[in-house]
Amino acid sequence: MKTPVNKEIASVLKRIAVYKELSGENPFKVRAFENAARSVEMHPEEVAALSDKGMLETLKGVGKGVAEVITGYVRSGRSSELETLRSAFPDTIEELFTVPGMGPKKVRAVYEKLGVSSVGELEYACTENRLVTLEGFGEKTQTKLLKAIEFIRLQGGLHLLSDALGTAEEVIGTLKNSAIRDIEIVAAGSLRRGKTTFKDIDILVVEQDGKNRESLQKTLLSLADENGVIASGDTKISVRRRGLQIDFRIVSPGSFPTALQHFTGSKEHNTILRARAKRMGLKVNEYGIYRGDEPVYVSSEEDLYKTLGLEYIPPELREGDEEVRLSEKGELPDLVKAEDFHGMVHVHSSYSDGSNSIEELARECAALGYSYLCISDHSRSAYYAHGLSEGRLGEQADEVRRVNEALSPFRMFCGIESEILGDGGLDYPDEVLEELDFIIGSVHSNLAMSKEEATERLLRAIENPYLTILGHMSGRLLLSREGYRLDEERILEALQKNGTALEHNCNPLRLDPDWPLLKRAKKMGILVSVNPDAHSIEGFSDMRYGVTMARKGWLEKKDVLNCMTAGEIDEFFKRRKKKTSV
DNA sequence: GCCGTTTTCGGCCCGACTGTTTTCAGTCG
Repeated sequence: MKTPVNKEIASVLKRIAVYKELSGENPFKVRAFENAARSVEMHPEEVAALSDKGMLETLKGVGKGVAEVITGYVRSGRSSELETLRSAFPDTIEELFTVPGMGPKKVRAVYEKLGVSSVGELEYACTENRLVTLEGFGEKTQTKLLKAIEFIRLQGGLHLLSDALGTAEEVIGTLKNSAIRDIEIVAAGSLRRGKTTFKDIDILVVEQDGKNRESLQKTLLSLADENGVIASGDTKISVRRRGLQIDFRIVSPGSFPTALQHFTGSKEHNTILRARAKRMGLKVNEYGIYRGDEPVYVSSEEDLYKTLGLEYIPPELREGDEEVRLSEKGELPDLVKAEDFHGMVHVHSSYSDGSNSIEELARECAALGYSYLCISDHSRSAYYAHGLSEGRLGEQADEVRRVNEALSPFRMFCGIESEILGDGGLDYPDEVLEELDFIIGSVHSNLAMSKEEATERLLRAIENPYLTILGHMSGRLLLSREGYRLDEERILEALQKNGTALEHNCNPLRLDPDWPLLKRAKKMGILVSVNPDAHSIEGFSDMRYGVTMARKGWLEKKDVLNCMTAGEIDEFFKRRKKKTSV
């Protein structure tokens, strides 16, 4: 039997919570399962292993009851608890929860009263006008559900960081250029926390006074697609724009710090903070902090955290994991910043499948303020990408030397993105690899592998002394392709042992590996190289996603390979090469 | 079901909006 990954165990717990809620179970028990699911999902190591060691209850939110469920599932691949709960309902009932507006009470009502147990049936019941007769439902609910079903049919519901950021910036730009004066507009929510995929975006509008409220509301509503107004209240307006839901909140300057904190979330982070405030005799909500009825003044988000006895917690860390506990002790990392990066690593030129020449890339990179560029075109087996033959590799090296002389002190390093072949070998003989400054090894073909095969393949590549950086480790494409399964622990141990760096590929379609793995790598002292995998000078701007993900993975300047200066990384490459010649 | 700087029982974050109600339940974040 395959050992289940954390996501899978978390999904079982989440579904138990859903069915318990459907069955009318005590809401706090429901939440206990939700919390446990969250905790399992966030846990950096394999929870299945904890289960084998009988150490599940060391996880926050996991007690005797949940531990039993997990153990049962890890042993047998099934959960009798879940199966018992599910047996009272048809299999398809879970999909009803994907319709916005359908919660446990409504799902239960349509199922019990109308026999509706799938999205299709719900749609049909709506068009047949059958929902209006149900208690608690009415004309408007029915229309709204139909619209919501149409919406989820049109698009899967999730969006990439790059899309979400693009839409947010466009909306913020539009509002700033609008006739409305005296407003401040800031993105909050998961966008500010730097998640990888998005259901919606949250935007805070700070209003100096209420004078322009009406025209402000009108402007916000005008951003909606046709039929795209979801909610329109005094201080909260939700619209759909280009398939993305945007939630606007209007707040006064006085409550800005608490509102920003509140709407940045996460829900779990806020719950921990609120509970802490309560213990301190304080109450926190989006409008302010209160001791009894007395407001406690806070000037900024920093001040808010200080009032709660905490060091400022950067938004990227606010996932309700261990950040509050560490903040209390003053042990949060000093997160890496965009200006800490000195070099651009993993860039393709027109020698393989890039669209710019070596010199164009170098000049642009220098203009952006970087002091070096590590070029790495595709290797010879990558026919589809015009991978470089040994001869072409030599030509490229000559050109790099010429550009280096012309642009000094800007530095270019000459490397390759070598295919990791099916057997884990690299793509050129050692004497060719020997000539290069660095080698990134990546898997692009034969992706259908078992966990064992994929792990062995990568391990063999990591053991190769010429490998400098392991490229896009999981092979995932966000929203379209799951990565191959790997024994992550063994891969990390091999990287650590060999002093090989781990790439975080910050192409917005990849963001690979995911940030929790970066956090694990950091703890093991593995260097992370934040790479745009750029195929043109436009691709350089993807570094912004990389900076966010590095921060989300708790990385500091010292943890990042391309935060080294040109001299330092030159030394690093040379040191590694020396190792190969011994 | 979980948890503990008011602890082994009695709580469990808090508020906006909507729609169906006629004072509030359900959903959402």
